[in-house]
Amino acid sequence: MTLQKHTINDVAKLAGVSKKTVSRVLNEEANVRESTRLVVMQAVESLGYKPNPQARGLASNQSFLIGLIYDNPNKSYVSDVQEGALTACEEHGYHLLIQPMIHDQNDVVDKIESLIYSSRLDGLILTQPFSDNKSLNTLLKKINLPYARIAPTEMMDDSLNVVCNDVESAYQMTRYLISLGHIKIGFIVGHPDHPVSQQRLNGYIKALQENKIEYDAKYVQQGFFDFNSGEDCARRLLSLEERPTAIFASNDYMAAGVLKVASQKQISVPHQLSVAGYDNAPISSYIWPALTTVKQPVTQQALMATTLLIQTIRKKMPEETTINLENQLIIRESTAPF
Amino acid sequence: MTLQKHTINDVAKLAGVSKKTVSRVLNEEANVRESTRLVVMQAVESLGYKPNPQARGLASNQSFLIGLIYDNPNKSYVSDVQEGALTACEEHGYHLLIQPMIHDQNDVVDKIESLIYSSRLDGLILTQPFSDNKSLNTLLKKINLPYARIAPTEMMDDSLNVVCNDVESAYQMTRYLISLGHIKIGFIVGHPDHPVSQQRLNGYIKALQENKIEYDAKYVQQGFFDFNSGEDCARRLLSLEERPTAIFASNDYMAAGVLKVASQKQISVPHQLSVAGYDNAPISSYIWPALTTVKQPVTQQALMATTLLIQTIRKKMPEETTINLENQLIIRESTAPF
DNA sequence: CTCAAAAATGACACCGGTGTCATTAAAGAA
DNA sequence: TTCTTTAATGACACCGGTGTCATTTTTGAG
Repeated sequence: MTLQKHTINDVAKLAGVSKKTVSRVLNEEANVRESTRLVVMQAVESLGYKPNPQARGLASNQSFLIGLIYDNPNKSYVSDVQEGALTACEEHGYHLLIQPMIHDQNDVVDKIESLIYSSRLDGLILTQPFSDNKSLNTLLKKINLPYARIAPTEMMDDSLNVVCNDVESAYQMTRYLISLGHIKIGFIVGHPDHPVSQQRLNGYIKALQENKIEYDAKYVQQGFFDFNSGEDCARRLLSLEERPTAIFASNDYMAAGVLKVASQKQISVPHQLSVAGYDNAPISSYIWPALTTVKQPVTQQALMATTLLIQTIRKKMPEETTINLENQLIIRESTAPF
Repeated sequence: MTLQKHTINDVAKLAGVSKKTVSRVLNEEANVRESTRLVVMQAVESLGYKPNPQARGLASNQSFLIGLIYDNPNKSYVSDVQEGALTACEEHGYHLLIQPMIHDQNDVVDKIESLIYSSRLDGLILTQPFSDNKSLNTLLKKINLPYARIAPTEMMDDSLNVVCNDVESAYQMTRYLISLGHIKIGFIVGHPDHPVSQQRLNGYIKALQENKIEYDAKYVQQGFFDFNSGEDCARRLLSLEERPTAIFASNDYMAAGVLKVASQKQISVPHQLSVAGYDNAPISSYIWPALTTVKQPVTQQALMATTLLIQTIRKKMPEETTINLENQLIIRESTAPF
């Protein structure tokens, strides 16, 4: 039984060096002779020694804790972000503290500040809509806490960002629908509090303009990223006299709502109506017909963001402070030529 | 700016007491005069003092960290568990360390042990299939680490459990289908590594027996809790000469697969085929027709488990060590009389 | 071979709390 | 009132590492 009763002193004694030297080896500090490094490592190994993170933290004024802030009803998105962040944390010996929040609660910033202090976080990862939260950004800068933002829309050059070009992807999806022969293309906007909603809309508009299709407000409905709002919007769109031949929803849940309404109205997808979503959520392949959608490398984004953050915490300034990862169009069965 | 430059000494000085007394107040220890308690609290308040968790942990040999172990492809389940556990942790000043694992990797137990020591966890929450992992349970007992198990099937009386009677719920669902007039009822078993799979199957069998319906092996297919396996099983079931008039899948993903196959085969649900799922996953209401399913109070279960665990850690032994929460049948549009 | 510069190591205080035990103040019994 | 018991508080070592700086060892130039 290798019970963890061992302290750094035990290791030092066994290796025949001072505990400070053991500390040096474990923290990969410079100026340690290779031979002593080996002796120490062996002692560590044979005792099964694990440093006490509390003691380490206290002495070095760190917590090795990184906070992940989110407010997203899309559980699969959250799960993917967690996965990426966890992977990066594990690799560098950090731990992840997940912190769901309500973004439109009026004291969010205070709550986050309180969390930072009470847990002594070393850094923070922000997802939308927090990435674009002005007062939060201001606070973090003021207290000088390193942080990384995922999918921010407003840039700030001295901060760490992992961006994904939603305008571009929405543009490409719309262009794809146009290339299939669609002209009357409905669009369901995402939640107004989420900056990406505007971006996706912009991509849609850009594609229309480029193809000389007039923007028609009645084809654009305001949704809220959830299934029900998708249904509502679809009902409105599909009751129009000149109903659209394609509907592009700003996420997959809403697109699923469209499919349901189409089915109820006996409108066959994709023959009479093409439907496209966004996010490549699990549901997109679990419904029938499977959804054409946009896949974001969410896990990879979170991984990069966390890695950047940890590098910064360790004062090894990363070369790039802004990383751009490409999205991918996934064509499935819900879209067809008109 | 209430920067956290304050230590317990500052508070003690301001309140005119020793730091030990401040510590007593903050930890709600007995034998503190009410008047001094107030003075101290006020000093804490006015300085915006937050105790340093690292120092606290080092001195008291605690981490205030609870680990949550899971391996579940069902992201919404994981998310619900996290939510419940987080709520309980927050309430009691603990933090949650999430730890996804691969349950059939051969060194899981070692990995978990390593996690426990390197993070100095105060306790562990186990979900399936870890709740029933024999060697893990043995390890935890040996090293005397408090832990709580969610949905265990094998009982161990000196451990903390939050059980949910899957046999009962599967029984009720099957009985419900029988009450609708179905006799040829297909069943899709869950992943063989998950103990609940057997339980749900047992519930199905129990209902058949009780209603004098002969168990027919060809109506029972082995799935793996994922969408694709649901499709596969459905294809097999629906190609039988005497095809079932109802299919009960052990979770909603597989049930969704059944719906897809039914749609492909032009079998109308629920008129020609009733379909039931299990879990009340988000997908169950996002597909058409919406799934009849079993709702487990997952968030509540995790909350209770975590609360029990924290009470135990704090040596306030909970009165009940095993909690039983009722499931709920949710009837939607995918089931109808035959 | 000598000596200055650089590299490797060690001694020790310190991080900010809590545990233990001694001490003092309040309460109750005689 | 005095003495005993109990409640309230404080002094101080200690938890297990790291930072700083002093000391020793090694390296390399002259």
